[in-house]
Amino acid sequence: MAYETAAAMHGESLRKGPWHEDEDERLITFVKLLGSRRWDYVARVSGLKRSGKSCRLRWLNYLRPNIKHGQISAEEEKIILQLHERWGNKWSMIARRLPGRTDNEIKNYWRTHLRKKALIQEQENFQFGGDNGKQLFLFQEDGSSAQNYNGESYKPCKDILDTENSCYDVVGLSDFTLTSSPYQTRLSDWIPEFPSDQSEIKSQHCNSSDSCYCYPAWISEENDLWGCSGSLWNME
DNA sequence: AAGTTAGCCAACCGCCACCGC
DNA sequence: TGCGGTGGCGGTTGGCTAACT
Repeated sequence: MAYETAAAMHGESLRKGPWHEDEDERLITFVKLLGSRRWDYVARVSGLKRSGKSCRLRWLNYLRPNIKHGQISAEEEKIILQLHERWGNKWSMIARRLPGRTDNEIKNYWRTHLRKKALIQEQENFQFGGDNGKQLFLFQEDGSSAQNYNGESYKPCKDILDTENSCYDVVGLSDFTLTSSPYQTRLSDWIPEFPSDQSEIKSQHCNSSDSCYCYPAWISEENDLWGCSGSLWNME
């Protein structure tokens, strides 16, 4: 295996299994020192008897700054369902849309919580011959043009998945902004510039087909917050 | 109280793509 | 152009714990 590092080459077997606190500390120290790119080098230099691959995984899934541990919020769940419906098991792509969440976490959450839900949803869609499930999760709260969802009035927003570069609000950015979730899913928790005040949000480009692109006041529509080129949530 | 089952999640494995030589 | 090294990704596993019988 290419990941056999210095430890293995010197006849020492690589450590596997759960990481100890001192290993974590050491890894953090060396990643700060050497960066989070050359994992094989980090593994070798740090003296950790771990593969570079293992170090990378531990860093990305647990030690990286701004990692969000704790329960997936309802808002996040909606996004996961919607994105999975479109992209399938592209966990890393989905994770890029969820600040602080890792692909591993989302994958695990999907398997344990959402797979059944998605199946049921799929069956319902099939049963009723509609594609309602697709839009259910992506509504922008708005007094006009009411559409019922869980007893509340919503106006449909443009599907985020029309393109990779679609408006960020269509995955429920307003939910992020206004949520009272205890799990820090508000964008304002992650982006200092992002207004926590609802009034800062403005909605633009509502067209005849009921599609709305929504922007906060502080960002121009040219700034593609949800765009895939580059990662907004790059924690490095 | 003890044994069994189910749920959850961290970590491993294998494959693939990319890059430099 | 081929090859080896490395990083990234998705699938899978194994251990821990809570719930249930």
